This record gives sequence, C-alpha cells and structure tokens, in this order.
Amino acid sequence: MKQRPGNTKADEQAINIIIAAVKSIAPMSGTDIELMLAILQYKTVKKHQLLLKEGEVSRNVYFLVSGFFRMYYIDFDGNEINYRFTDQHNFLVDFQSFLIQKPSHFYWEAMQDAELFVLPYRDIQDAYASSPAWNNFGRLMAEHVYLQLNERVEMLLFMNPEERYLHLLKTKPELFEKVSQFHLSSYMGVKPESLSRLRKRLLKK
Amino acid sequence: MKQRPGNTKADEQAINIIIAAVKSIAPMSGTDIELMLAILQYKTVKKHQLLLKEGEVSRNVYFLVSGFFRMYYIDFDGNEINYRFTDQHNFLVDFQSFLIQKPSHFYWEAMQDAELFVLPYRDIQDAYASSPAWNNFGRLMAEHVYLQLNERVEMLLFMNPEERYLHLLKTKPELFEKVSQFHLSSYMGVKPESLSRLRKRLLKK
DNA sequence: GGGAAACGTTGACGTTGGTTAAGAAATGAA
DNA sequence: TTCATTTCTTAACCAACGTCAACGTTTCCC
Repeated sequence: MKQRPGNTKADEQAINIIIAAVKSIAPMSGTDIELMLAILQYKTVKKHQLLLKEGEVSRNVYFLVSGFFRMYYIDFDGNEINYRFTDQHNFLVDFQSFLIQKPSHFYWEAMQDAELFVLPYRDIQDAYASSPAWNNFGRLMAEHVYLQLNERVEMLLFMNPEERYLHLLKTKPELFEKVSQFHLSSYMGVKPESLSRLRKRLLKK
Repeated sequence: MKQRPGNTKADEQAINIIIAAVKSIAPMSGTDIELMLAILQYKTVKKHQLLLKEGEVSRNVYFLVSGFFRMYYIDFDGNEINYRFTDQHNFLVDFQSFLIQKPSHFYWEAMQDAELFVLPYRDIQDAYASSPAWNNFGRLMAEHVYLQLNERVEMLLFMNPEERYLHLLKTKPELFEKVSQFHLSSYMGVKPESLSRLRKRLLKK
C-alpha cells in the first residue's frame, strides 16, 4: 500500500476487510490482490467532511472500512436531496462521474468519522488493461451497481410514497437506525412534512 | 452464424450493423468478432409478439437490427407500466433477469415488425471466460446500461411530471414520434389523463 | 451547561395527480 | 368500408403532496 504524504496508516484488519469484500465480488488470485494492495491509499475523514463536491470529477473509487456516507444533490430550490447512502464495507463511487470523467452532480458527505481506501481512476484503468481478473471485477461491480440502481427505479416508478416507506422498512431496516427521518424523506422523494404525516397515517391503521 | 431450425436468414447488411454497434462500444479484433458471429442466431418477430414474459428467465441478450420494442411491467392494479423503449441498432436485455438468471418482472413487446440477433446467456458467459476483449465489452455494456438507468432515476427523483415531459421533449424527441401519449405516460410515471392535462397546461404558457 | 442548529410534528391552504366516467378522434383489422 | 379497439380529451370529485408557518424536541458543539 502506498504511504503517501497525508496517508494515515491502515492496520491489518482494514486490509483484510477490503480483501474479503473484493473476493466476495469476484475470484482473485494472490497476484491480483497484490496489484490492488500496491495502489491502495488509506485515508481518514471526519464527520461532516466532504469527499467529493458538485462540479468536481470523481477521480477515485473508495472502499469504506468504517463510517457511513450520504451522496446528495442540491436541487433548483436549494434543497439537499439524498440520492444514496453507503454503509461500511462497501465500495463508494460516483459511477457516472467516474466512468465518463465528467464533473459530478453530487456531494459525498461523511455522516460519521470514517476510514477508507482510495483507488485512483488511472490505476484502476491500468488494472483493467493488465489483468483479466480485474476486468472481470470491473464488470461485476458495474453489474452490481446496476442492480442496486434498478431497485431504486422500481421503487420510485411503481410505488407511491406510502408503499416506498413500507418497502424500505422491510428491505433496508438498517437505514432507519442510521438515517434521520429528515434525510430519509428526500431519499424517498417526498418532503419531510409529508413523511411525518404518512407515518401518522400508517400508525392509525 | 448458427442456422438452427426456426432461424431465418440474416443478410450481410444486418451483420454489418451489429459489428459496427459492437465496435462502437469496445475495440474488437477479427477473432473476437468471429467469436460473436459463431454464436449469433437470427430471428424475426411480428408486431405485438412478445420476446419475453413475466416469470420467464431472460436467457438471451438481443440486438435489434430493425423494429422498436417496449419493456413493460404489470402493476398491482393490472396496468401496463412502460419501463423502457428500445430502438433499432441497440442491444436489448432484461439485465436484471439476465445477470442473476431469475424470473423477469417484465414483458418485452415488439411495437413494430422486428429483426434481431440472439446471443444466448451460456455463450456470452463462455465468451467472457475465454476472451478478455469480451469481458471488457461486458463491463462497458454494464457501465453503459448503468448510465442510461441513472438518467432515468435523476428524471424520476429530481423532476415533477411537467419537468419530465419537457426534459424528454428535449433529450429524446424520437420517442414522441414512435410512442403514443398513452404509452409515454406510464414511462413518465403518470396516468394518461394527467399527461393530457399537463400538456394542456403547458400550451397555455 | 447553555445556546444554536437540526429535526419532527401539526395546521391551514393551494395545487396537482388519481379516479371514474363519458365521449370524440384516430387507428387497425376484417 | 365498416366495426372494434385504442388513444386522447374533458369534467367532476377526492386524496395526497407541497408550501408556509409555528412550535416543541432533540442533538450538537463550544
């Protein structure tokens, strides 16, 4: 792992976590893992710090060793709209900005102190070019993210706010522990007041 | 190209179209193209015919040489909800069902007589395994489909129906030529009556 | 601990989309 | 051509979300 200026030190534990996460996505030989360890950079981020701002190009894929992030967008009226939440032990990337290397529409904010690994765009493209296993990993990761996004479209397209709430309760109960009603509401595509009323309505039933 | 029973015959022209489409997504050597031609099957479909039904597993990727398809879903109330439209010279796949080989939620219907190429799941997985170029292609296709879907989420999440209509007019004018207002409405996430009213409202401005 | 900020709830009111129903217009098939 | 089907529009009514505002509660941070 690169120890560049500004890099804090990753412990054994953190490295084992990312190796397990990668292997759970695609099979990897020792050499392929070495390739990854050589490009990893370790970083810590304080609560409320931003990893990415609107207008910046996402030049990295991140892996969240610990902490919790939200990806949000600021709409025409200046409201923050939460687009996605990412929990620890997951990869974290503005896939759109990363893939086409264009400025992002999003902000990435740490909602808790976080530790993460940084995988620079350039190094990942090199890995794709030099290792079939990494290319395979890239394909699986894209497919994986596609499926996640697909779930979101289905929720927004096929369900009304009440159904979305019940669906999230059932499929992502963790969210309700980590995220305030306020932040959840924009993720659901409604205003905080509407979520509050919706919950009241459901309680009556 | 395999000439199995039931396969009609593809002409030179159709083969050139798919080769061009593949090369526009990822660079391919002659050998890689041969690999594809060896697994291609040619098929024609009449207007209103279904390529896939809810509950079936999507066992193929298709390439649309000519014609126009809609992918739709039937909601709890029995309404057909259009999820995606695919025009000629594009790949056509229920990515979710295809990736995990689980039953699809969707129907694929030809809205015009169509000619297409069929690429079976098994053969594609073999191509991924045997050719890095195909793995690369698979990754790029997944990324490409991701970006398309992402556009859709942004539209549904960040815009109200009126904004969605104006946005589609600007970004996908072809849709308005090929698709009736009726079919467009469910794609936009509203009822036909609402789209009609919305258009009337806009005309007044 | 205390003040500020963020969050949650409620009310009143306007707007808009859903629902139902009906009929006109366009399209398609026999 | 003619009949049936699909699509489009309009109307009336209702339910639900957005907006604005007020206020209580919780959390955060110095």
